[in-house]
Amino acid sequence: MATELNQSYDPKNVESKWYKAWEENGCFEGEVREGQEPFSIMIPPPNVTGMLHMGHVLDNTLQDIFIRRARVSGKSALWFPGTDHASIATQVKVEQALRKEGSSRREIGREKFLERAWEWSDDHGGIILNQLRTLGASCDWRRTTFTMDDAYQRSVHEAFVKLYERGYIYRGKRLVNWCPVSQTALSNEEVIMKPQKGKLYKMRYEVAEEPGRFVEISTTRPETIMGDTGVAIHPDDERYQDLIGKHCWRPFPREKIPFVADRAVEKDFGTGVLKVTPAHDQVDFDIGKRHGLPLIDVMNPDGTLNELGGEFAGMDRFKARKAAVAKLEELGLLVEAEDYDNNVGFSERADVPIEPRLSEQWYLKYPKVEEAKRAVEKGIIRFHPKRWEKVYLHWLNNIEDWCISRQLWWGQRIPVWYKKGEDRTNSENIHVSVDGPSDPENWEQDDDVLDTWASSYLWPFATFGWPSQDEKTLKELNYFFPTSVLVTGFDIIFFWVARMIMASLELMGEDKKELSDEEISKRIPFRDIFIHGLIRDQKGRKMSKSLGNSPDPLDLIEKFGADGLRFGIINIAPSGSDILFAEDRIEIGRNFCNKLWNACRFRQMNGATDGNQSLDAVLDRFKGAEIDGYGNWILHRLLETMKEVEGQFEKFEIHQLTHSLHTFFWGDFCDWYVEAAKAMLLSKDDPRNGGALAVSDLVIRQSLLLLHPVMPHITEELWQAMGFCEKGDFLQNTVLGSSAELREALAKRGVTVDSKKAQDIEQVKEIIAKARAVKAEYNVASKRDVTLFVTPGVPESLNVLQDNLDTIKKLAGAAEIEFKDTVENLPGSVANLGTVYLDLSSAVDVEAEKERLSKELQKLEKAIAAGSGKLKNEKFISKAPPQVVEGAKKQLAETQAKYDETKRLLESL
RNA sequence: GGGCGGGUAGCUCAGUUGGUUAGAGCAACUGGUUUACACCCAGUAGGUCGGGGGUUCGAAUCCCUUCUCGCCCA
Repeated sequence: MATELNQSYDPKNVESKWYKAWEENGCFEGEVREGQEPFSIMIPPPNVTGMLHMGHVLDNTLQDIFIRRARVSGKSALWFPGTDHASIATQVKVEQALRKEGSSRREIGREKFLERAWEWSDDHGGIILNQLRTLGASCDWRRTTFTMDDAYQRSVHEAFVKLYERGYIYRGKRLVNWCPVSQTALSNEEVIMKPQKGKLYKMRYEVAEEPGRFVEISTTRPETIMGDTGVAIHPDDERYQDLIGKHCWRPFPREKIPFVADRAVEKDFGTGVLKVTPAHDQVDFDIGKRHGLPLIDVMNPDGTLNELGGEFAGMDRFKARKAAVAKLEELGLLVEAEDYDNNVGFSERADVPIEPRLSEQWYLKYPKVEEAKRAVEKGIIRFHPKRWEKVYLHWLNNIEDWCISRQLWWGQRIPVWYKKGEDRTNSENIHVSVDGPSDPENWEQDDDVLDTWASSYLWPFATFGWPSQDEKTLKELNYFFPTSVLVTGFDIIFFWVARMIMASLELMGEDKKELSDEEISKRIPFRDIFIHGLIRDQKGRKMSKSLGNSPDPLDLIEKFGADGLRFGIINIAPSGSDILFAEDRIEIGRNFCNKLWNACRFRQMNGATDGNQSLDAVLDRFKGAEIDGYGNWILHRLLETMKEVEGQFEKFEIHQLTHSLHTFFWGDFCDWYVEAAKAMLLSKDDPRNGGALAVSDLVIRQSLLLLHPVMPHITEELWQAMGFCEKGDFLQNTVLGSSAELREALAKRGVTVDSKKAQDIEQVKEIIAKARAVKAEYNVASKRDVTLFVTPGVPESLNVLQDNLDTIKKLAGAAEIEFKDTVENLPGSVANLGTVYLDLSSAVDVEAEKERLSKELQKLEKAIAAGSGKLKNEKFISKAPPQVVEGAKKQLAETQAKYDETKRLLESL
């Protein structure tokens, strides 16, 4: 019989064909549709110049699953796409390009530099968005937003001005995390602590008041000696009590510096004496402040020593360290240098040790911290898995002000102007506004830009055009906001998630000091947060370009198809922990696509697929049709599976989704139902033929709807090929409906899905499996000419066996099945419905058979011991719920019967 | 140092409120091509659920303790 489908599935053309059709027909366009429930997701904007990696594949497949599931649930779905400008990362790349040309940003100036940055982002921007298209991401591309778009920048500036006016943003002079490579301040979150193998130097400083007496001081940073302005000891440290109030000689430049007593000193660390360099260390800074020690900054912004570094001026800080050690040695002041492991803060982007540096920066005192905690504590916002809320709350409980200014050019420039030539600390000389002062010639704008996260934290609402009051913005915010779910990795809970929540609570509504729970629930940016793990290689290492352990997703798509990759990656993604990636684990996705394809192909071979155009059309074919036991069973399994999937979406247990669908479609439908139905499908005259076709079509139809969110392309192709919709229509326009609704709809057509009868089929499956196993033991698999003998178990089992005789024959591979009262001297296997024997007139390997049965007997003995032990226990009988006791009794009886039968079998040999 | 999460078959992981003889995929092994699919089918083997203690009629599941690995924060 002719089919329209090829022998195996080839994703290439299918995927691009449907993606194009979807886009052209506006399938992804999210609109306000009155009467329809809204569903919205904001994409975590990838870096505009970034390339798709495995993390994106996971993150965006998940989002697409939620969005497409919403569509087949009849909701108005909007997936809002975009990119962020990745201030530091992009600027670093542009500067590299300039360096290659022998130029630099300082040389060409701000304006020219920004032109170059725009060129760069235009050239590279959008690559990743096109890659997302290849993956099948159904974003509303019309709405693509870039954080550097004029409108978005305006939103960022508005937010800055509002927060400034409300007193949350201020300028402060303190030690910041300075990146000498990017030459900018960083927030605490951008500093990564790394264990480093270094040296702890022990050196001697002479006590000024007592020439010839030395104290030993431990330090890891001798290159900052020139910035020492004191030496600290713990006030309770008995060893050094007499030194308090005295001085010692700093070796170079030689100068007297005081001993101070401070509780910040760790007595047990090193010698218990700490050199204090207030301009280059946070702890020292605090000590210096408490004791009025002067600040001596010995470094340049690029990490070289400045003129205060004396003879080390111009040297890089690490060279200077070596030089300082050499100098100490020369002076005879170095006692020893021991190996030492310590934690050093590294710049997240440039991957060099950060330098604590005194500078003046803009800070944000986070707004609505209490409300942000309450939102999660009270379940107004829910983390999935729930445990991530602890991480979130812990961070909020230890929150510190956020340094939001960056000494970069690529980004939103801080909307602050200073009166030329005037004192900047005087607030009268500062102007903060979106549009700038009316007499710009008298002012100069702040040079710095904002941290990228200080713009992307407005993403959930700035994308809609906030704070614009135009009708479209208001209408859409009213409909789609708060968004439904945020999908992201746990690594940016601090960077992004928490900050978005606080920004939304502060800005999505009028200025208010405190918010009620009800107000919180209206202002939150999203209701659910779905946290997934990071993708690692098989050894558990992070994927990175330098390690070369990160496959290109586009290669994988080439190999397995986008649908295959999607299914595969979801299938191996556990709930919120890391994912060890290996390419062969993706194969399951490709294989499953092929299975799906062939099941449909097989269905086409069995007859025309007209009569499939709607659910009603398919269901109407059930009226008066004969549905056999297997039909009832697979419908039961379909309803169960639909229910499982409903629960998985409700509870965000997406890691179980592919498993449920795979088990049902492959393990139940293809392996059992289709095989059993082959006999009914073979003959048009079989009275069960129409019923079997109807069951097949219904199962395939619902499966495609269930699978569509995970594998959109192949399901669309098959949906059309199987005639489940009119030409020109799309799968996503069909509402899947619930398990309960389908049960109801079937009942209306006279088909009552009976779970008791489905149990009979489970028993039939068991005896078939036993028969197959016995055959396999005797290497006679798949030959259909064997004869099986069956001694039925309980009387009623004969009915079940007889009702399913031809499927048992077919699936067990038997030409003949004879029912007998007793069978002697043949290999057999005990099932609940009866004992099945293989008719082997000769060549029974008695010893092998005895061994196999003895093993089986041991298993059963164990089960009986457990079961009867339980039932003999008075307390179990009295305390366990009656249905559990009943179940145990029934179970024991069954096991006992199997045991007796197996024993008899063994003895008969 | 504080916090979080793992430790279940050779590997990667499920196991929902405690309740049948603890499951799946991959890998291994045996045997197969019958109306779809070798990206396939059938079967086999493999686990004292990290260790110890406790609660309970009953624990992979709850509690305590301990070992171990990973991550986050300081």
